Amino acid sequence: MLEVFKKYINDKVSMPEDDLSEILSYAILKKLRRRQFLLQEGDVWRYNAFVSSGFLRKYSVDDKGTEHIMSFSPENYWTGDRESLVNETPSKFNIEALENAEILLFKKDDFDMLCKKFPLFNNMVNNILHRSFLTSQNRIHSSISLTSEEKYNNFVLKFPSIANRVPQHMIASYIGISPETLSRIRSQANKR
Amino acid sequence: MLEVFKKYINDKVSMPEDDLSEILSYAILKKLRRRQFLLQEGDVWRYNAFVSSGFLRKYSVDDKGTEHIMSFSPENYWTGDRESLVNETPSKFNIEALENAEILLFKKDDFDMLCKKFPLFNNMVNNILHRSFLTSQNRIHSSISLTSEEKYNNFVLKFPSIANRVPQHMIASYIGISPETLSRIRSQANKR
DNA sequence: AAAAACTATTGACAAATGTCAACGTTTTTA
DNA sequence: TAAAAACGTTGACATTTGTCAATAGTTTTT
Repeated sequence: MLEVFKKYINDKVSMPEDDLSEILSYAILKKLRRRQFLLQEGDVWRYNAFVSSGFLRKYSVDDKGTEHIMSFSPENYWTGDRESLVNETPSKFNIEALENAEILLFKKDDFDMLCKKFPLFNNMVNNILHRSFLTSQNRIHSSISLTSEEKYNNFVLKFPSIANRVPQHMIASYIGISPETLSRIRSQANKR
Repeated sequence: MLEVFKKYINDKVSMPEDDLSEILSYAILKKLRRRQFLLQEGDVWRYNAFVSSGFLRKYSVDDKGTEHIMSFSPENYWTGDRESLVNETPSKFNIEALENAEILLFKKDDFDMLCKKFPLFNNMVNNILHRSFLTSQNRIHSSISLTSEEKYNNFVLKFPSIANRVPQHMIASYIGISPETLSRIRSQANKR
């Protein structure tokens, strides 16, 4: 829904109503049902995508068929594959709805034009990117410095609402361990 | 040296000579000898730092005294701790010169002012940030989906000049494995 | 030139993690 | 509502990785 996006923007930056309306006029509404895909491996990603409701995940599948989850995207978050977007190369990732979702799509060219036309919007976008970068850095630091148990505890601590929303094996995939190992880590911790 | 920075900017964006000079006028030159620190854990990081010559690493030290390397920064790269910078919180990281280095420091407020005043400069900064984000995402994907051996091969493939410039145990630290394991991975691979 | 520090390797062993299979339960689908 | 799929757990076992210690070669410092 457009209202969700409107509220999202207004929370971040105070922008003239008309500008916001113009931005909204470029949004393409896409509805996804659970297990449908927003992006499939091999396709080129051409949008900026705002999740106005529902829940998505982005993941790759390796030679052995194992899935590796790069991100979860609940409502009020963005998703997509920026590498595919900027290089116009086939994506390594799948983006799939874990719950029925409503997405606002902005074509790359439209989005870039809007960023140029509305500096406030551009600033907001860059701020989001900046925060995403900080989040990435933290995830990297966890991955090279923490034990599996610490990675799990950290995840639950930082993303409690996501931890409650996805099956356990997806948390395992996100932090880079097998589902069995996570199960054992949890049962060990319970005994203490 | 200022010349290096000038060339760096001119390679990325065509900016009026005067603007560039003004930007340069805010640079603080800092020389570091091997093993000196640009930032020490616990201090708040207050700059944007451009490496005009030399070579730095950023790392944390855990409870057991093990170092975990977050990044390497050769000449023509930026370094610092953005999380500490934006939140004004004590840094978890140390930034240390691995080779004698010359750094250009821009105080946070100066740098932000320059970004506001010179849109081209601002764009350049945001582009760099964007690329850093893509790099981070790739590192995350490696860390959750590759074996240790693959992580090492990947590192050498992507950063050959860094791989040749640092001791092996630092590569191990960067990819999140012990130095002994890396040594064994390499000797195994040699047999094949 | 000698001493100290750093680096990479290797062995022995312990600990952590992955793999495969089986099972019962819960959730989803038809 | 019955069948199928998904989920989490557990056991047995193999594999990977970490830890500690010793060693030899190299580089740096004094």
